[in-house]
Amino acid sequence: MSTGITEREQGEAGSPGSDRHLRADAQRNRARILEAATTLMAVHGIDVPIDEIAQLAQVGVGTVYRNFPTKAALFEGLLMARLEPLVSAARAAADADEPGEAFVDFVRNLSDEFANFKALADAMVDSGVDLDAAKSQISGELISAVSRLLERAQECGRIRPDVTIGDVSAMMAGISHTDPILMDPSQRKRCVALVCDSLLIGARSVLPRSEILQSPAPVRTGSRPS
Amino acid sequence: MSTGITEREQGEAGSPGSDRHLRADAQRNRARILEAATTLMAVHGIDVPIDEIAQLAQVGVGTVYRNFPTKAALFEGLLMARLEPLVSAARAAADADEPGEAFVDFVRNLSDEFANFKALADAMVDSGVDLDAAKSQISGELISAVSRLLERAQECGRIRPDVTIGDVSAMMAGISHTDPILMDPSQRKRCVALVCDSLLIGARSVLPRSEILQSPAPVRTGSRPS
DNA sequence: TACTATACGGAACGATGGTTCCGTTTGTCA
DNA sequence: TGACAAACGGAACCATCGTTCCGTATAGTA
Repeated sequence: MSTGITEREQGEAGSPGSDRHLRADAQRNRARILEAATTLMAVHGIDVPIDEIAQLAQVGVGTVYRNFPTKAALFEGLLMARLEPLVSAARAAADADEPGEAFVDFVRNLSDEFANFKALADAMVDSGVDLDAAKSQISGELISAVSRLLERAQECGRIRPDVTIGDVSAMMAGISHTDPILMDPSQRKRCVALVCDSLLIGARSVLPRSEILQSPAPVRTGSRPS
Repeated sequence: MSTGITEREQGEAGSPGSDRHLRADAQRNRARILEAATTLMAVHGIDVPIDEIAQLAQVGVGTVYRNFPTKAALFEGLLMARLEPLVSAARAAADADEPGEAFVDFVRNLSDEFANFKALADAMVDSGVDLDAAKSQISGELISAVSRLLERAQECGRIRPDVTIGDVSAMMAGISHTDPILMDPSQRKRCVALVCDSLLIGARSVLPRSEILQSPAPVRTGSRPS
């Protein structure tokens, strides 16, 4: 469901003459805003009020909007910065000697990234922000890099041939976007291991027995302490 | 992240003298509200404005609130009605002759239910409503029924012994709550099949080959037509 | 130190959505 | 049919949140 965020021209605040001189205090503030936004969006995803970001950065809302024309622009900036290393990693993995292992490792890292930066997971579902061309491009790059990785892993016989990139995307999105209380870190690792088991040919349990056999995580049944 | 919904006393509107006489028009309206809410929450989950429910029911908002003290109460009423048959189904499955097959069937049905009634899937993640004791009780019943089903299926050697109810809950929540565009019906079925493969001992591909081998679903890369 | 372009803060605005309130309508019963 | 409790509708209220605006403060420069 769409929130009230409207789309507009994107990109870093106007940027007239891209290397225009920023006053020292302005540079400091911009850095603080980015830091605060990273901290908060990592935990709360896109659902973080601009006011809170401004407060943590010890800055007024106006200053945030002077640096980023909309909340979506700020969100996207952080998102792309997080996405780029993943694309590189996927490309490197596709060129690895053992694409099967590289694939499993990549999936694990991807899951960790999603968990460590919730906004990334939010971006994979309808989070209410209209993500624009830039985002969709880099995200397309990630998909195609992972596709190649998947193909190579399938070619060398480590991954089921009937598995598609759609399967991988959907399952990663699912695992990554689940309530972090139902899906605590160890639970998430178990699920990633199970998913990998379902994709791999042959060997079951990519996780060590000690971890896959650990005592079950407490099960949340719905209500939560407010 | 919590929306503006506050918690209060729950249960159907005051209900002073639980079988109190309802005027004919009131009964009609209540039925229409439930029908409208079911229709809308099935598609949009909890993120449906009360005004829209009232409008579809051809009733004023006041009438909605006379029947259900809060939006959460209305949500819960519908949720519980959906959950009860699932609990029964899980219990029946646990007593089936072949718990392994019964388990897989149950998981498939559960996934369908989640997909057909989005509010159910919303309930499995932090949807912003404080779900109270009643909800948490019935949901606990579901968990324990599925636990027994899982145990039986494990006892008869069809399901991996190291799989826990936490794994099953988390994976179902993940699959069910993913963006319905990334996770369209056929994609969802594929994922359920993969998950089942990862849980089962022996046989791979609980889906017929024709279905698991169908052409890959189009991959969504992020942005969406507004 | 004085001047000014740049940047700042945060009050105010507008949209959304849950909830309440109260004047009006209507089903029910005598 | 008349009277009244029950129920109705929807305007209004309040809180949240994205965004804008403008009077004020200050970094940089002469």
